[in-house]
Amino acid sequence: MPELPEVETIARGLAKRVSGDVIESVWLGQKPEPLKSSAQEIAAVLENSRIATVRRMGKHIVFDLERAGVARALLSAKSRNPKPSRPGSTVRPGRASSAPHTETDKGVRPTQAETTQTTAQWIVHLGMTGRLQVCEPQSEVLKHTHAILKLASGRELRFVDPRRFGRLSVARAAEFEAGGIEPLEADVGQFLALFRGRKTPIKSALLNQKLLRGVGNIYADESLFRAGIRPRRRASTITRDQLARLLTAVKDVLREAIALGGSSISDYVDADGEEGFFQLQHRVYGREGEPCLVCKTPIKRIVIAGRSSHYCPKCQR
DNA sequence: ACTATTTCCTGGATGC
DNA sequence: TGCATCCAGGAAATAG
Repeated sequence: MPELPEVETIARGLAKRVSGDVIESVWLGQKPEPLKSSAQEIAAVLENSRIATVRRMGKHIVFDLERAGVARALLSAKSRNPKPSRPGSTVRPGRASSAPHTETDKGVRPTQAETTQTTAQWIVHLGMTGRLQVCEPQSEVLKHTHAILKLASGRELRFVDPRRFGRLSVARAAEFEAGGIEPLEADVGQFLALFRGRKTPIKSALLNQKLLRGVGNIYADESLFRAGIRPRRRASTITRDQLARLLTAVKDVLREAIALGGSSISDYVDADGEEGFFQLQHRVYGREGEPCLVCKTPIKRIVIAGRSSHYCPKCQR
């Protein structure tokens, strides 16, 4: 299940392989697709776009796109159809300050698009079982393939997701916002502020992407173990010192996991089809009943907000 | 403004 | 062997 380290690994692998390539055409599956934007919108944005960069934001993979040459089609289509930024898109409208400069739908940067290179973004969330594969056109189309992008290099970029928790969307310009703060970039002050006045269990707070983005179930449990904090502890009752330890633990765990290519649980593999190795470093996750590596006390498993949570009852308070 | 719970979805594991 | 049931998980939607 891809969390920050896995998504980072995948994004780096993709960046290596497809940066600079041009998307020539797009096929999207029928069905109730796992699309957050409409299929037409996605296809329109992707086709004839050049992939400038691939990077990670939280658990999202973001493809930064540039218009490749000709593409006037989209521009004219856009002005013909003044969409009020569809509610289904992942774009968050920032602060809704009704400031003096009230922008009407009409006339906002009208001619700029003619002269400037239009940029857009393709945002992929892998959910639990989503995968992006780069392959030759003749390689077998796996079951549950929901999108196929034909690249100018002759290869294909495919999105496969059996469980369909993954999501695809597009954003105009570079406006995608992933939610909370990046754990690896956070300082202690920002981190403390996240939990101030929150009565929710610290485990739930760590998983809340609007606060901290990228941490999922595995890394939340591992971080809490390293910091010696029980997952059920109310966030607001945890001391500054303990939270500072927690931030350090979160960063350590994520960095170590990235260095090992992520955790391969079930069928996770990176862009090269390689498994990660961080699962071998798990100290509590998936170790219910096994002895704590520090004190030998059996690891407990409880359910918090519907998520299984693993901890050592002696080492974590 | 928060917090807790339910829902989505399918493959793999388990149990009879 | 085959069938039913349960479980995993992130995040959006819903309910409190």
